[in-house]
Amino acid sequence: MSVKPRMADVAKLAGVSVATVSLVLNNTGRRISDRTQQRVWQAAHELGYIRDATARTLRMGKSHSIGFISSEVTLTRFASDMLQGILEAADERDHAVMIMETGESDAAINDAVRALRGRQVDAILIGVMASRDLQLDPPTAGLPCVVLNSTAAGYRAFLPQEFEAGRAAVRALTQRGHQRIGFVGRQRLDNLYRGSVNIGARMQGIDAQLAAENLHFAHEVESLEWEPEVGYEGTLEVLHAAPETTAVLAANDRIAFGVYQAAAELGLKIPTDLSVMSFDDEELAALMRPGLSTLRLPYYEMGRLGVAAVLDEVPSMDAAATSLGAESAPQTAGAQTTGEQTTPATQTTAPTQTTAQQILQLPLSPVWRESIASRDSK
Amino acid sequence: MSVKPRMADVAKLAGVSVATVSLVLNNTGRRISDRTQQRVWQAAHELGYIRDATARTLRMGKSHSIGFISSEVTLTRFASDMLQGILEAADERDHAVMIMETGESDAAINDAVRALRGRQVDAILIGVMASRDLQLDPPTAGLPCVVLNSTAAGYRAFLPQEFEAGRAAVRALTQRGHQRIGFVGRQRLDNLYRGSVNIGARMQGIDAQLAAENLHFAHEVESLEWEPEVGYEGTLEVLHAAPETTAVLAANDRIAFGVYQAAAELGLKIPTDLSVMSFDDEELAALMRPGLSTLRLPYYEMGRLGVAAVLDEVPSMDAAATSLGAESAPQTAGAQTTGEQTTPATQTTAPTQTTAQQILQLPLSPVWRESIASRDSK
DNA sequence: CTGTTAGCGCTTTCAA
DNA sequence: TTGAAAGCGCTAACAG
Repeated sequence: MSVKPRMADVAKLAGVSVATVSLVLNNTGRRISDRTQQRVWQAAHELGYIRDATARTLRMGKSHSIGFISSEVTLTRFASDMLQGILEAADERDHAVMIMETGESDAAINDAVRALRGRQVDAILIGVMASRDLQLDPPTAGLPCVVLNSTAAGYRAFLPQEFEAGRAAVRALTQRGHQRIGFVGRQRLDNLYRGSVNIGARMQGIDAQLAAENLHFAHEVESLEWEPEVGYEGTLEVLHAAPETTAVLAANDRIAFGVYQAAAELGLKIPTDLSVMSFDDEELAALMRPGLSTLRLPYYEMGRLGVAAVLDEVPSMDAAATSLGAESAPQTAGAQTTGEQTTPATQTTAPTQTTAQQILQLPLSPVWRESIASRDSK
Repeated sequence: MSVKPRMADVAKLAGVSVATVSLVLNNTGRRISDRTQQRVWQAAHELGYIRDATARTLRMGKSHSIGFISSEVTLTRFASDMLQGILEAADERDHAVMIMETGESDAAINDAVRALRGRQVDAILIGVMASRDLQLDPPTAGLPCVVLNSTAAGYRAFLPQEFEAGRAAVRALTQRGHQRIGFVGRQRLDNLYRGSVNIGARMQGIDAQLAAENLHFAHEVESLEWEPEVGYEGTLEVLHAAPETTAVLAANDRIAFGVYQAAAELGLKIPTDLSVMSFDDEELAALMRPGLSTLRLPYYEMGRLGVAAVLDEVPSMDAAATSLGAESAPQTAGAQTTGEQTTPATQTTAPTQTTAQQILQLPLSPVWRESIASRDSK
């Protein structure tokens, strides 16, 4: 057979009707004699029959596929974890995923949604690298849709719990006795890199914990760009301005990488001479010498949970996620200092459902490597 | 309108037949009066009509979508370049891409192909991270299919031109006067990591160039795993065994990263005390201090060209690619030493179409950073 | 220039 | 337990 076999071909070969073939191949509740079933399967197998999902979709109104709109996430190596989570979770539910890359334009996202609607996906995930509040057309009724790593009015959203992570990072240092801490990568809330809501929350968490402990950074270096260069120069600056500094908090791993480079050049041993704590857990963090302690962003989890959310249609989230109103994090700021020791970022804030919009926050997981040494608190 | 509008709805609103709507919306050659066209577009717009691609596909037998089967490429950060190339090229041709991750099992790839066939993709790209010779079911007639970064009997394939890259890497060092070169990351051809055809070719290229220049490595360190740890330990070993070594060739960037770490610890300045050349151009390479000179793998290009190959159905490849029989690289080994200075890996070997199977090799691009200093050849 | 109509391959009542 | 037939939304002859 050189041409693609259809169900009719299977039916003919098995000596039954197409209806029967359909019934058998779908294991429908309807009872079909075992003998017939055998014949049908046999025939299908013999012909190498593959059911046309397109026709099935047309008829059933469900495609068993979901759309993933990536706003620069495929471009960003360490966020490919999100894609991985999506692919895995979708596969477990027998759904295919159609992927579309849009760049950072909100208009392009709207276009992609339309394109995907036309292709009859059953649900849509919108993953965005540069976290922000998206301006999107209102969601289509009947098409489950969630935003990952950003928010959008009218859309359900998953975000990393950056505020808690900020607190945890500071705690990681202070709990080990560090009092003179430098900070590299400060961003002002009124001038965030690409207006990142995540970075804003991270900064607020850091400040909240500092305030809770009645501390100030020994010196801090402001920067919008978060690259190794900044970490390198920043460390030199910190150590110059506050020589008694025992630890540096890096705003992300790439900065921390620069911190290491500066330390090496100054002949400072990490962690004994200088301890380092960071955010993200890029692949890089594990490669450094010594390994970098950092807080892992839940990209993989956002991917997995996003799929679960749109396909299982759970109205509220399970264990891993804790739902919070968009504005509530800063408000709960000074409230709690119940820092348990080993897994700072894993603790969950009590659900404070204030906003109509449903925003679900996932914790960053602490990854302890060897970049932090304990100090006697003076 | 809460329900999804169909073409019939548009037709009714515009006061014409569905055939007319179809004709208009597809800009078919058939002339339709401007007035009617206006009305149709107007109606479609008013209803927010989106054509059902599923029905269209069923009718036309073309889905305008392609499948991408990823054997661990989405898992590998720096190979996401491949996905990027695919997405871009597909988008330019108005094709959607359906992605499926399989892990490293060939059987899973076969399954994915079947799944994708069922979903009526017009073509399939199989991208594999761990380059090898895949054991796949023969390709389906009428379904263009190419393998990226590996080979498979009966399939067209794109591979990085590792043999030439190996030669270029050695040349990068020798042309700058280095004679005492250490090599970290040697693999034996009879025991390649995951049987990688790419790594094998890389090794052969390195040896070929060495032979052509009548050189031997001052010392070489064997290792199947290519991680920073190996680079670190390996460098210590090289410098111990051959203290007069002026340069290290790293089998990949991760090893080179370890080389840097060892150099830092030994107080050796790169590149003046020790020069380093490497392969891959992972993101890491640009972050190091000083930047690492390396050869960029053409993942992005493989993605783009793969799409072009399956959608444009070009029988032989354009400019960027040069076609070679599978086994021919090693044979042309000693032949040419015409190393032009600035872009060693860009040169192309003359097409030597020997095998029935069409294999297209793409050059690695040299990325010159500051990790290499010139030496007076003694 | 525009409308009628016959399917694309499948699922699913409804009858037998 | 099985088959006949309608129809999912669209395109493309073929008429008019």
